[in-house]
Amino acid sequence: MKDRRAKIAQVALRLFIERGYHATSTRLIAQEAGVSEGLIFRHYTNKEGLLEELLVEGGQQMIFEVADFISEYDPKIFISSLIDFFLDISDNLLFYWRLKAQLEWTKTVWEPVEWERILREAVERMFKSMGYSKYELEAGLLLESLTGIRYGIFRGSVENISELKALIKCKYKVS
Amino acid sequence: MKDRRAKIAQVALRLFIERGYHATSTRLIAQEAGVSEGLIFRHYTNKEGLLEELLVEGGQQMIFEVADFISEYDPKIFISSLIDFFLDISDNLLFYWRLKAQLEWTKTVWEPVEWERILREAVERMFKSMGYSKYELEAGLLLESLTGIRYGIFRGSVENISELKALIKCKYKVS
DNA sequence: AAAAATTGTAAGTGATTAATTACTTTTATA
DNA sequence: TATAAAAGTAATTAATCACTTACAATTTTT
Repeated sequence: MKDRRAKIAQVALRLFIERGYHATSTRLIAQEAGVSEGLIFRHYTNKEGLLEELLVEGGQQMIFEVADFISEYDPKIFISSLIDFFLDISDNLLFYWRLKAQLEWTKTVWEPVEWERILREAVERMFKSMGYSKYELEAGLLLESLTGIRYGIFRGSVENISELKALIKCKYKVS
Repeated sequence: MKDRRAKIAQVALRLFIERGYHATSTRLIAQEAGVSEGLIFRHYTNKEGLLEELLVEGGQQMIFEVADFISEYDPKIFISSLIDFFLDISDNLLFYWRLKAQLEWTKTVWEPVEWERILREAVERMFKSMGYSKYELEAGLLLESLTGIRYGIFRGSVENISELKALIKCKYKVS
């Protein structure tokens, strides 16, 4: 069976999100994946290496998704797509979003990953082209706000997502 | 020495934030606090009890701080104070904010604590008094957005806080 | 089909974990 | 001041941790 490596990664990702990275033992991962604990260390150098690969893999998928709409030249469609991207959370990205959110709080220095840099630059460019003088500030405000709302969705404190999306789009006059 | 209990709590709070709850051992807490490991379990039933007390204590301080400005009846001053409360992070509340943020990601069900409920109701009331038809939605948007920006400040991805604050206040026409 | 490489496991490893024990010292009370 | 309660410690506990070893089964390559 070749897909056992993928199974380990899949189960680990789920458990890291459900219980947290440090609270998830390699023993439990093996049990839930239906493999021996040793196999984890055959495929990954260590537990941290497993985490690292999950982050890299998710990050690459993120670049792919982001590239899909940042080439849009119409500011209205761009901003609208951006809001959809942040608040319509697809199943395949949900786990990456959550894992990343979880790991953010113990880091001493934070460095944006590639998709975050690409996205921020694109949003800044868009606000600039829309004639905003403080386009960097506007981009930061929108991105951090959307992140906050996404966290709210994860948490369960945001109920009416579609209505909220409509409200934001209305404020930015993009729909 | 009576203040050893407080010392344990203080050190634990710092370490939980720096390293995460699960990655912080009671052994390390004792070392850094300069006490024996056993003393932690004299004062607290277990490690989780220590965490719980930190959350309760911080939550009570939060109620105190929130009560300070939600009695404000002028909507402009209220919203302005709210933005300051979320984005001017005082040293004594910083650790509680961060601890709460960190613990939010592994919970299966999220329930707002008292100060969160009090605050949300007050913000909703304020938007209602300002004539907003969708006042609940507006309150949610503002609160989740401010939370997102605060997380950005923790993370280090927000630089010009005062400028950002001014921009938000401008958008809500409160300064 | 033989050889080599990969994938898999069971049974460990020492280190570390949260928590307890048995005991001493300090503080408060009667 | 005698006594009880609280605060403190060093040493230890069983359990769990991430990870390794020695070996077997399977797949790939030649």
